Amino acid sequence: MDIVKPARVRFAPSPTGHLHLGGARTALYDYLLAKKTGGQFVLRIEDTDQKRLVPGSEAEIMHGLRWLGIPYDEGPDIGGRYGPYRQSERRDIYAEYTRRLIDSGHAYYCFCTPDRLERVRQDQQKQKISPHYDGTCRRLDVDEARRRVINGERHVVRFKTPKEGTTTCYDLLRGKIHVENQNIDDYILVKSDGLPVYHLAATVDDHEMEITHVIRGSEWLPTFPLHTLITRALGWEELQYVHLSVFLKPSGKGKMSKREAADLMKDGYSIFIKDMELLGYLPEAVVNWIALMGWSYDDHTEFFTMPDLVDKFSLDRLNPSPAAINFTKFDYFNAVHIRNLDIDELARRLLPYFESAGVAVSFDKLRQIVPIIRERITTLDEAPEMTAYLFKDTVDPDPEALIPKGMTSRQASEIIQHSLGIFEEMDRINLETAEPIIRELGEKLGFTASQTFWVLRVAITGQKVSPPLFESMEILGKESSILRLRKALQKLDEV
RNA sequence: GCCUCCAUCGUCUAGGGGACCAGGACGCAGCCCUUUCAAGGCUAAAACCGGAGUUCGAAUCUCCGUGGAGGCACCA
Repeated sequence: MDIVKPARVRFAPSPTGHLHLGGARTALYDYLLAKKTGGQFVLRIEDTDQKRLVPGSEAEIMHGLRWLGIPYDEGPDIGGRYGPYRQSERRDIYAEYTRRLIDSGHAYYCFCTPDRLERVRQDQQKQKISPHYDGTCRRLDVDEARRRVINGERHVVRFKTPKEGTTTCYDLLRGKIHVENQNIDDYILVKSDGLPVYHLAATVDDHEMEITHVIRGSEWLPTFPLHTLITRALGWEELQYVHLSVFLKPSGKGKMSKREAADLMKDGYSIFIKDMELLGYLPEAVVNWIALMGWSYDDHTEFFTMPDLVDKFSLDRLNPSPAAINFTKFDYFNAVHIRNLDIDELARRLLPYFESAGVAVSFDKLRQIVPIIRERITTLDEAPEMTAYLFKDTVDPDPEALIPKGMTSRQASEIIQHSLGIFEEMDRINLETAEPIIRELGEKLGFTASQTFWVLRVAITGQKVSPPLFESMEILGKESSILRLRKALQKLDEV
């Protein structure tokens, strides 16, 4: 047994939109690593850009994580020893480290206006050189700069990136990443509103919160060297970093656009966690599915529950290449997890879907229904529609549909008539009591089982395709079943 | 344009020099089971991006090319 140190891992979303598949996967891996090692999973809200805040987003993220079964040990709403857990509430902390960076010559004040910066950028693009800060304020005298700041001049703080040499940082699944310092810009660390940007805030918080492992999206790879440089400038030990690859749209061609994400709903899919429940997906299935997009356990195990994942997860089985989202496989996992639920549990999960479909059903009746639909639904929301025939007073089959191919209405009537006679004599209709007798009846009348059951199925359910016949009759009860058969008989007479 | 990352069936992936005429899963096709539809079982088709090199031997290591992705904001 390896002795591993408990990991402190954080999920640090910005509350600027919906929690989506990519974020959920990151959070899942964070959580798994923390639980696997007996450490803590921390939720930190990165809300330093006040302009982009979306009301309700933070709550959605927290709710989404709980729905998925990824609870956090520390976070804005539950507190913890390392709070506050909202970056907007940590200004003083960043101010202190910004001061240190300036004092030690690792950062400088910059008074360039956004206007001028924009012109510089355009110029550089015209000259076909990569856009970067031209270094005007880098050369400013420190005391002079301080005076201007004290005088209230609008300013930002920039990192003073070394002009020469190479920075090497280490990613757990990609190994060493070398970047020449001349390619690292003098990034802005603190905006003119006094709030830090991600690079500073995240680096400071990860240290302050004693985070041990940073698992984040690969969009941070380009600025990874900067974070390393900041960490070193502050004299801190570097953490373990893992940059996960992005999710690509199903075609594999690029990230999903806002528009494409919205369009997915038409097909009953979504990349947003908030939609999953409505669409009939189980949190277990979401978790199982996203866990396997970028991570694997061995060459054959695919079904995982959360405890399985906690038990089996390890960073060294992560895959660095981008993964296309495969919703078909999602459906498969959902169906598998539905079948894995026991009857009571599935009935419980199904109840809200019947309610919102306007179908009044008792828990006990649902427990009766579950066995005949469990293998037949891929999403929970399919259940009310699939079983609608069980909740009507009568069904209204198309008379033509009652007659199997190659048979006459007279023959169909014959089947129903004789069956009626049998059912009327029975106390209880179910698979055991009715199936053998009806099968025998069909044979005696000279029909195949397929023909016999066809007629009865359409008469009872009103559909050519339905959940099992005799189980349906059992749920309907003798009276209702007989009623439906009589009605079918009438219909056949009218043909 | 510049920087970085990535590269095995359509998709998710196993593979970390010989165990690979490359394994699993989804999907697709066929068959079996079967009262319909599912579920289940079996079978099939389907991939190592290209080129050099290292090596007795490369899907696995190195380099180049190509392709794909991400980034180049007072956003995260």
